[in-house]
Amino acid sequence: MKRTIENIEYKQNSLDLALFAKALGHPTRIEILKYLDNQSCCFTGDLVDVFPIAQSTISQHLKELKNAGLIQGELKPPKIRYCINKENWEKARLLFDEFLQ
Amino acid sequence: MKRTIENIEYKQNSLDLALFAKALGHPTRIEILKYLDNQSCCFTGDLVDVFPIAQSTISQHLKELKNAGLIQGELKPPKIRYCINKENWEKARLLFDEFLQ
DNA sequence: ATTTCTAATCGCAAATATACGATTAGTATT
DNA sequence: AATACTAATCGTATATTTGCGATTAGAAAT
Repeated sequence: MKRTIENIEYKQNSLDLALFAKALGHPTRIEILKYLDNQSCCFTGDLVDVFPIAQSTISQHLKELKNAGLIQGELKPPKIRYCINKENWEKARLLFDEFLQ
Repeated sequence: MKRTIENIEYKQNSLDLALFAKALGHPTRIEILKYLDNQSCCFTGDLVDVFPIAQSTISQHLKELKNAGLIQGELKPPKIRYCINKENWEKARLLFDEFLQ
């Protein structure tokens, strides 16, 4: 049998943990989350003011954090307010905590 | 002034955390670390037996984990014994713990 | 309906990551 | 010196990520 990645079956915990870790694997996203945590919530525009990065790039990072479930967006027209997703944050905390002992 | 990534200055903690997180951002590497932790140490060959992945690919993952400082290799000719780098592991634990509260 | 504003998405280019097989390097042992 | 064994590295192909500017979408307010 050919030795190929297609045969791997990962444990669900490993997949979840890797997904969270991947989302945390960029310094900009770490600092976005730190900022978010400090302010409890914020708008995309706030981040554009704080970070010397293009608006589209920030939007992309937010999308990744959202996809990983670490943040959530709430419509506050004409803006969107982003907050930390506490439920998944807690899930991540538990996973990392258990993994790192 | 042009809004470009070159102007970003990251906090050292964010860089460290992102580096660890990036290394953890792949399920194979998570499971390698889990295995390593269970056995306390292991050889590359053990992993090749356990995971249905090419030897070169495993070696690559080990290299990344080593670069991130999460593991360390010890010459045990003709093999190399890999162990978790407890010092950096602890550092990562503290960083994640503080970050995730 | 039109305007205004914010944030997402598109399109592109460049850099990284992931996987593989093949080869090389390094270290005993013979 | 030659052999045997393990693990790293090379070379390559493909996929994903990261960044940007430009455009589009969505929701209020006029």
